Amino acid sequence: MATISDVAKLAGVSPSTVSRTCSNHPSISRRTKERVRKAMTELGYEPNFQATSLATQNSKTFGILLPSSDYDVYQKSFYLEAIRGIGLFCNQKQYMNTIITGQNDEELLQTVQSMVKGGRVEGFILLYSRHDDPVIKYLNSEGILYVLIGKASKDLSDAIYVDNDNIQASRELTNLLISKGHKKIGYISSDSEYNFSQDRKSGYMLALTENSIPMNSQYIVECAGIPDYNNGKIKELLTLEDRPTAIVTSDDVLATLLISTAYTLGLKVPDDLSVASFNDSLLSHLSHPQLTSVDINALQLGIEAASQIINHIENPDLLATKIIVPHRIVERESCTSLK
Amino acid sequence: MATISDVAKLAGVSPSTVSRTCSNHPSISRRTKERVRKAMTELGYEPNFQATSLATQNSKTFGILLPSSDYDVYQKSFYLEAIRGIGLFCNQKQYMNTIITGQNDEELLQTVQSMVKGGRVEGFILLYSRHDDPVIKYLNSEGILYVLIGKASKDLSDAIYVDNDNIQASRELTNLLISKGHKKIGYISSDSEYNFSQDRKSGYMLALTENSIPMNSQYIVECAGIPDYNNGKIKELLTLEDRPTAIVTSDDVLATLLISTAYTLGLKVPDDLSVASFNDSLLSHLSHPQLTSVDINALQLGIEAASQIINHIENPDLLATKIIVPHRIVERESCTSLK
DNA sequence: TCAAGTTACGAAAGCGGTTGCGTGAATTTG
DNA sequence: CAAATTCACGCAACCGCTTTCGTAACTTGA
Repeated sequence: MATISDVAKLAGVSPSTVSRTCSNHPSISRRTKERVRKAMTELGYEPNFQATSLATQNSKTFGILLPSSDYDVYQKSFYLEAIRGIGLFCNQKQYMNTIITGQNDEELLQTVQSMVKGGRVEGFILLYSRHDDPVIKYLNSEGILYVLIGKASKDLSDAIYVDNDNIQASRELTNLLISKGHKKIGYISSDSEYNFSQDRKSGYMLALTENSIPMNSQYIVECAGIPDYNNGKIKELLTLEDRPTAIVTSDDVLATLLISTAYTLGLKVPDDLSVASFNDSLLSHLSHPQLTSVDINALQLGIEAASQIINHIENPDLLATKIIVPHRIVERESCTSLK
Repeated sequence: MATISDVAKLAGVSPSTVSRTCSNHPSISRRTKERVRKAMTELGYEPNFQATSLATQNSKTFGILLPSSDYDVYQKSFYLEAIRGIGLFCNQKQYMNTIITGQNDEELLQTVQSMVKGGRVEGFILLYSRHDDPVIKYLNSEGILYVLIGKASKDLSDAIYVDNDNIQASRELTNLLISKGHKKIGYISSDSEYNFSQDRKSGYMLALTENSIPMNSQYIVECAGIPDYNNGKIKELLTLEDRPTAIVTSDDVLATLLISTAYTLGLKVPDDLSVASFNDSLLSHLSHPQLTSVDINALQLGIEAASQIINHIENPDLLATKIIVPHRIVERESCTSLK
């Protein structure tokens, strides 16, 4: 592998000049720069990453925190898309990233601490945000840079995050159902520990209120843990005396589950029940009927997160920004007008 | 952040001694080591990663190649699990990894080349293996270390890879159906460009042959691209005069699709049609009925791949090994005995 | 024409580690 | 007990790049 002095020798200049040519320093003459550049391409020179990092005290690297264990298995495709987005942006900006995960919170925290102390990373992107997370607590206490994908909880109001406007999205989705004549609308969510789940519920409630539709607490169901089509709560909801004619779910997985359950009970979707959901994952295409779902642009969330963290690495005193990535309702077959 | 000389000063020794203590060099006395270790923990010292990399000429980093664009969207959960496994092992071994992806092959290759020349990585894990891949071609021509997840194609017989024994798995799965009395068994696969898809087909055929069941070419269907439950080929298969009573599919996505299609045609699973599939993804739990599927241990595939590459980074003249990760058939509701 | 000011570049000191070599002290050997 | 080893550690060069500072050479103005 060619080094800077190889290039320098070939071009008949000093290493400093080569270095300055790379960063396009003004005090190198046009003609010299050209000579140096020619030598660089001739040797296929690329600056050594470690050496540069060491000299500039910037590792140009950040960690990507994947939730410990499979604490929410059914967000996988979301995670992968986000990771892909992060990778895309990184590669483009010549930054490095590294996946960090662990069997449990303890292990995760250990790794994070070691990475920070070893100067391996400049910051972190967290693919999740949770109440009372030990890692976040540590990062805050040490003043280490991080950006969240998904809104920070209230206690982290000054964190950098990128997210969708989940309240608005859910409101629009619910309004879509209302516009189709539905009034008895239910809401099914996964763990409400997640902020997005909370927000989507808020949006749902907001839409009802705006349209003067009274809230029915029996219509709101929360399914914790890994779902299963034998889920009792969903069955209860569907066998209610005055069951809903439409349901908003917090993600495609639940929607799929809901549809299965409905079939089991002899209800047809969308004829007897309209279903609207979030994430626009592969499931939206696969389920039968295909789901009306909100595309949350996971790839873009990843790209923006990477962009933010790189920005903040290079400009440490930038203010904490909040980025909202647009969503898009994709109408398919699972919602129909009330007859 | 504490440096090696801070530690040296505090312990009253030279930096060399601290360094040797870290690597547990024999020529440092027990007592001195203890003094140094005490100083290290006192200062919370962790060796600077860049400096170490530069000095040892080992970046302890490798790239993870994600297929360009979403060229097979419906393997997402597999990819994420594998990535998680890689991350897990890396963190444990104090290695770094970096996600590499791109909009197209060209871009991907560019990034790979730049990483190699900049000494950013020591090698790569490829999350896919494909015929005639430009990246693999480059890696081979330059003699750069890489390990494949998924079997190498024949032309790469000396590559390092980790994979399942897909032939055997498919054979077992098919035999399961045969043992339940089925003789008219079909096979549906995604793109046969993938090696795993080929192997699963081979296993299926092998099982038939072994049981002297004649092959029926009408029973073998290949669905390229992103599937959709309106898929004509699947419908054709199911409306055949002498339609199969059981079908093996190359993944859960296709199985789900198959079930939807079957319902559309008035066929009940498993009563009228048994379905067996691969990957044991979330879909296996979500579909109705739940799928009998082969768990391919994606996490373990990732762990082994990471283990292999780290091994080869540290022992460059190790021979190319092939690791087979065990599979496990998970029986659920989608397969039943032929009445 | 000469002092002052630019311009264009090189020398060298880091960045934070690792490691070959040298050496005084402690230990063993004859 | 002197000589020969062995032990335990420090010195300093090096990994490849960045950047401050210094300085020739060249330009400018009076």
